[in-house]
Amino acid sequence: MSKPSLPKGTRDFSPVEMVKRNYIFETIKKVFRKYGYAEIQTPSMENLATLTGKYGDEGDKLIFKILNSGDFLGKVDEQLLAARNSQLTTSQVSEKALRYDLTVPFARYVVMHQNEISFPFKRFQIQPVWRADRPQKGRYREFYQCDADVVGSASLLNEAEFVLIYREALINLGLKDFTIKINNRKILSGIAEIIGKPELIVDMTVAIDKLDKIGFEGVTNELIERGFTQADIDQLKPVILLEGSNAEKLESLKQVLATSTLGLKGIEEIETVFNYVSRLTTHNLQPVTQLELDITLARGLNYYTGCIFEVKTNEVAMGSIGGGGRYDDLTGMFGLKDLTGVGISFGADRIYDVLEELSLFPVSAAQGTKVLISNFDAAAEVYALPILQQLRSHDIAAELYPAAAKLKKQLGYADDKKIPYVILIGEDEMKSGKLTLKDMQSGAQQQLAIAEIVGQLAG
RNA sequence: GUGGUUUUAGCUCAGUUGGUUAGAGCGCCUGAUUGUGGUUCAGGAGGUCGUGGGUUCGAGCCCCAUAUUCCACCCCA
Repeated sequence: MSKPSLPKGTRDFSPVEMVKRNYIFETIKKVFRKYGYAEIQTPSMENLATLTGKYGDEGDKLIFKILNSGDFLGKVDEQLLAARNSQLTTSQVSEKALRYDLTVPFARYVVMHQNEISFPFKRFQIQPVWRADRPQKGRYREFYQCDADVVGSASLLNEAEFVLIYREALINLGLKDFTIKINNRKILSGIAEIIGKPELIVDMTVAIDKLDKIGFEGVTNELIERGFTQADIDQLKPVILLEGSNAEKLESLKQVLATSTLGLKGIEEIETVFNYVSRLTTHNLQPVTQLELDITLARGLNYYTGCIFEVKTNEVAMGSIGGGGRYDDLTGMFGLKDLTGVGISFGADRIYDVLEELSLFPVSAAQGTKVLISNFDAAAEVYALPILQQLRSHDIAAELYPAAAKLKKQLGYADDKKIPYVILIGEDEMKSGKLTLKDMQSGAQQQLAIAEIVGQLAG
């Protein structure tokens, strides 16, 4: 028997880690619910056809496919097999796949349940997703997303509320310095339109998205590689290097995009979101200073059509810890037209890594066992059983050491599990009916009747 | 998909030009203490050196393959 191991990019979660992970999930869920979002879940696997074609060519490659059951090779066309073309053969040997994100399954859900849903439909979903990526810092092959989306409402109030949701959840998690970046796909389209290369919008956004990493010169090189001329770049330069406050950026953009109705529409949308946000925070002591218009923000997904979000922490070097945006026609791929939606996602695993690095997890809110009953011998064990049940009936987390072991060992067990109290039951205690309650932190011991112990521990 | 990197005790890691029986710290077990943990002291257990081949009289160390870790690119949470 060889040593067991785990597939690449996957992890076990220990009891200690689960407490921390649940803390993150609960904090985010609480905010989602507060803003009117209700939880749903979808299966881990979807039909392969539901997922393919939704994430671009790169994304499709990263989908984990599930092999068909039974004699899946026997049914494949001979010629196809002989051609050894994996891409063409895939659809013959695999018809299911693990979900790649939560948004596409959600779109599928909306289409399938359209008759029972009342719109606008606000849902949140916290489940793992899988990507056949190469793992690296902050990147796993199985990780959790925390998504909130609303479909059936074009109002930019939704976008504004997502800004508040991001802000509230991250502040509640203890993060101090983070940036919520916002951009609008229509502005990007407008820019591409102005320089007369609307068909190159994807190449343009991919290139300028890297400004942070490779600088203006690097972006220039990449733009040229992707088919832009020096004249195009001269036109793009003031846009890419846009600086100043959000209001100043918007003013400059209005001039650049003066002749693009699409671009102006994007600017107007951003302004509306900003207005909503400021009105929603009027009575808040702290204004939203973390919201920043970033024209270089592109995001890879093909389906975004309006506002785009991305959240980064400035306290730790880490990829984005959240992202999202508006998609005007996501459900169109499944046959339900003209249903607009907007959503955001928290990357729980990255947030975990960030909180860990910054030591921001609260010192365990004592969720474990509160009291351990020692076990000296068979007689003491029998004596302890009704006491154990009495403690539990008062909602006190209690356990009886399951074997008559040395007290040293039992106290060591309580110490390891950070159980704050131990009840000692021996001959003396059974005779007097007064049990010994030991406070593990101070070491102090008291002789108390069971009712007194319950009173003390329940408080 | 591309390039680099890691793997030796439960954990973190040493291990010289290829040479006898592969080490340390922490943890674990036992005892000092037959009913008192987190401190101390004494003793003990624990290894197919990631896996499979190869070179060699001899491999933890060299070569090949493969898995895995971490990192960068692509892309992305």
